[in-house]
Amino acid sequence: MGTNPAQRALYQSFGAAGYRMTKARKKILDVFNKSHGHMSVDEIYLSVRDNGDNVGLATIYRAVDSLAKAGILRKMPLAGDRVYYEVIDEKISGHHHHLICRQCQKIADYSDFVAEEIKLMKRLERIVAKAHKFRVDDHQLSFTGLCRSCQEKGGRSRISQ
Amino acid sequence: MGTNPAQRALYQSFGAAGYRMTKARKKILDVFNKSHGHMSVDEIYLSVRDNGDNVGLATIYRAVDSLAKAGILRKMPLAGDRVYYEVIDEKISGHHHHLICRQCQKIADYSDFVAEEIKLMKRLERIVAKAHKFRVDDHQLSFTGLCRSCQEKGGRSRISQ
DNA sequence: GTATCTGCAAAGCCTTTGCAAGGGA
DNA sequence: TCCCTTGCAAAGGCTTTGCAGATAC
Repeated sequence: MGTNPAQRALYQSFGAAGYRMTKARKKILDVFNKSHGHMSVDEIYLSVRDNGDNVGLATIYRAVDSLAKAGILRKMPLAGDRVYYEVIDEKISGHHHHLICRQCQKIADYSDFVAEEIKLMKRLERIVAKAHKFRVDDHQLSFTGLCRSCQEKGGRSRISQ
Repeated sequence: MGTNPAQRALYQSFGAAGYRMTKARKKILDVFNKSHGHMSVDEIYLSVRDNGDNVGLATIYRAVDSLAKAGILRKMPLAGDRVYYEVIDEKISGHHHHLICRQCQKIADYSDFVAEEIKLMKRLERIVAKAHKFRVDDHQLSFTGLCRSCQEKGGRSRISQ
């Protein structure tokens, strides 16, 4: 488990921000690299344990906070009922999208029409910025509905939930 | 404080869903009608108290849940660090948009380019539905950044937070 | 009249904090 | 070495639950 150049660069920039790349933080990043994208604190905790490592829950909370402040992770505000974190990917930074199933609460990422979305979002951002004098950094877009598997199980209407 | 026809229709549909339109629930809706749109449970609680009424906090939690299940309120995801609720307005249903300031955490609603957004969103929805077999009910879009007043106070970069 | 709803208080969870020991740079 | 970070446990804060009395329909 050596460090590759990309990791080393990451660690360095983290250090430059005044943080230390500790064992616990590396383990958290490992878990993200193997994951599907977004994870709750709890999921991170369990996943680290599954890898045979012992990291306190409080440490996870503090670590994701530091990683987020350093621009490595991003806190996804309230996708569903919990806080999730995800790695900020330079290539698609600012363009994260989720499909949230209202039945099973699962969150799927998608990225297959990023280019088109970017174009549309940029347009909306410009309008918003101008109309409201709001300096836009980022946007969050999510679609809620029924995932494939819940549709097959027979999805109910929204009202009767 | 009589009931107008629109309210009566609302109460009736609520009743049809198996719920009772109680004093507490009416008070909550009153508070929403006087508000700017989105409110946290806590804000609702304080606002009801300010009106001179006493409604327990637990009741508010249960009531907003019922109102949401009945399709009158909606739980806003993607809204900073708390849960907010807002009235589902038929006229702009499915098209709610917020500007969230990362400095002061204030949330502003906007609705001045709804038409354009709807068009773009419909397009994305169709693509998502097809590509992922996900049945889209709704979408949430929010922009994060710096509001006008925080920009004037001198906004900091995202990283140093 | 009856099933639903309310208020209060207790219980449950998730998250943060304090502190002494450990460990990056 | 210095001071940032960790683990544990305790504290904090928000949300849910249990229950007896109240109340929509």
